Amino acid sequence: MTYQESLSALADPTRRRIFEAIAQSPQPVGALAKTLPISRPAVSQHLKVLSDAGLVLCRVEGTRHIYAARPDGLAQLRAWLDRYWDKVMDGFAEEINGGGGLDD
Amino acid sequence: MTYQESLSALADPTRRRIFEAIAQSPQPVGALAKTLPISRPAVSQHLKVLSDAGLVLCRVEGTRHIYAARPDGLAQLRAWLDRYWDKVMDGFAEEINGGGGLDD
DNA sequence: ATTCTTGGTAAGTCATTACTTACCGTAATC
DNA sequence: GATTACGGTAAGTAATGACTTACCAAGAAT
Repeated sequence: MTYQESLSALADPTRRRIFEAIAQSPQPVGALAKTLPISRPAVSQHLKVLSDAGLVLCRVEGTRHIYAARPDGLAQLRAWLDRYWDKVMDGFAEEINGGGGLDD
Repeated sequence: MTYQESLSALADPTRRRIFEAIAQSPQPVGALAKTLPISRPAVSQHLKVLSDAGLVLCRVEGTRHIYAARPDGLAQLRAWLDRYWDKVMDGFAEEINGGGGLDD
């Protein structure tokens, strides 16, 4: 549920594909696996990672586990990146107008 | 130089620390290593990853290699995340007002 | 010119991780 | 109730990656 989990979860290309796929339309695990070059258990494991990161949630319909993207998760990652951006730009600005100095 | 490289580069906590540090003020490799719990070669290797991702650049002053953050790199990552966000939200919106169905 | 500082690269190790197959439980179907 | 569809978990493997020490090249300093 932290931005770090979201970050490393989405760092994997396969997980990005999965997340994108279920973001476009929620799907059960098997259907998802058919569209991917990996086995169903592999998809299950990726979904667990995405779920632990809070990027995804699951509703159970009978034996079908239908996964859907959870916008909050992505929102948190965006929020982190924005704060990070600000911090970095602050440092960068300091560097430009005098670095350690502040004198001018 | 792609967003994927930036993403996986910043997925590593140590690399985030390094990036943040040199964003606050550009530093030579050795000075950077002193503030971190890892060896200087390890720092060098992290810097190479950050550099390949376009997040960092280096100016040479004698034997000193002074690394600085490159805002463009982060900007590209932010831009990607924003587009990604839009895409995901599109899918999410579709899902809400009818999804695959459209019937109701 | 030699010595010292600085930092990149090579090679090897250990942990992590992305995948596989095999297995098990549970809900639907006949 | 037996069978089939669905999916999570266990266990093992192969690749990746973060680190180490050892080494080498190049500029500074004495």
